[in-house]
Amino acid sequence: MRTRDEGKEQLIKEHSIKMIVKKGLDGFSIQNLAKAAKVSPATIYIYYKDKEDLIVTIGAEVFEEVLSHSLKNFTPDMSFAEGLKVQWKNRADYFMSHPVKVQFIEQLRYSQLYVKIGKKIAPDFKIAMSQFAHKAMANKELVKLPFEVYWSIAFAPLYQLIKFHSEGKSYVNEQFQLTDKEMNQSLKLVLKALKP
Amino acid sequence: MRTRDEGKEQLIKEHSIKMIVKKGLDGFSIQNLAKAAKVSPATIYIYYKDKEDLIVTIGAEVFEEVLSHSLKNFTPDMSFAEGLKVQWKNRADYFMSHPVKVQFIEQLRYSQLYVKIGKKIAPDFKIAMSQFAHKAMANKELVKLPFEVYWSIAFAPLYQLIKFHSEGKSYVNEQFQLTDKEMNQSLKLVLKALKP
DNA sequence: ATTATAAATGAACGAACATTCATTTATATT
DNA sequence: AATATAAATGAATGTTCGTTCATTTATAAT
Repeated sequence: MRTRDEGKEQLIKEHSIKMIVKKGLDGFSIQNLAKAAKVSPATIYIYYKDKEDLIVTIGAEVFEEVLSHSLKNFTPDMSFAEGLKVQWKNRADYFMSHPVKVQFIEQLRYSQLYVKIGKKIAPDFKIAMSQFAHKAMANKELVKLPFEVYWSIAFAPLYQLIKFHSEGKSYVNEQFQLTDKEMNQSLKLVLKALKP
Repeated sequence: MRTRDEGKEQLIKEHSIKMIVKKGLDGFSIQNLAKAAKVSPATIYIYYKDKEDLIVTIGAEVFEEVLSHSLKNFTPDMSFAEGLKVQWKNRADYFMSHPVKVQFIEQLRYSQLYVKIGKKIAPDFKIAMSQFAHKAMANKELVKLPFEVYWSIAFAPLYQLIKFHSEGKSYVNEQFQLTDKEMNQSLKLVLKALKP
């Protein structure tokens, strides 16, 4: 039997991400993807059941990539401040080296497919995130809070900064670049908020 | 000459918002909108130049609605803590009474049309937001920060909480409801972070 | 009452869409 | 070398899309 050309699958993935970020989920078509990836439209259906399956599958993959990257050099025995810092740094590093992938998942986060993607994500990460927060609360390194409140304070600012950076500007300034300076400034404030 | 039926325009707007939230920008078509709003597809083109113009125009309108609502009972002479509290409360109130509209603009914020919508927003709000922050910094009620860092800490957590509430759950919990308790808890932490 | 004019319409347009099908191609197994 | 099989394809399928057009309808102005 003929073997799968893994290069083709890779091209399909890369161009899917690139095209969705550039044109949006509307404006993204299988026929254009086929042209860009230089394969037949029919080839795409060898690798994915249909268009939704393609987006959800690739979305979940990239999502897991971000999450696993965010736990690099992270150990459960770290102090809360250290642990949060490592996670911020990891997420920021990943964004700086893979900005298009991050824009891709941010777009999916606000799409109707997000629920289906969420169901595909391995529970390991969710458990690790949750345990880290609860341990820190038990140790009185972190104010006692519902997980959602903790998460919103701890990470939403980082993602908003990344969004400002992607757009290259904000509501009031025509130019914005996220550098270590703003990162550290923000993380310091977040820690100040969350420390008891 | 025949006069415009304002009811029709209203129906077009309402169903556009509802359909985009339900089906996404992909999955939103003029022909389905026409059916839902019980008008001819051609009628839609009397009110809007094309599909993009419809989305951008309605998007900018709803956006301004949110922004103007967020400045209710807000005066520039308020203290930073008071001012931020009023803005949080207003945004939360607006969300609780118009959840679909908020989901609509949140979706647009992460779409490719956001740049075009941003250009349609009256600059008044941007100026007011900026002045409020700068005045508070001058008065030493607020840490001196780049606007983007301030904004990310001050408001991104609120929007993330609203998102958790819309989804009805978060990464780790199967159930989540945003109530005054979580709101006040979060606002308190944000103020703690931002006060010098 | 008549006229002028813009609103409103249903049907129609070609283009683009997701997906399938009949055929060819490459390779692992025999 | 021959065979079996899944990969890969270009062309075709029927459907849905955004938009336009010829016609009718409602109303303000005459």
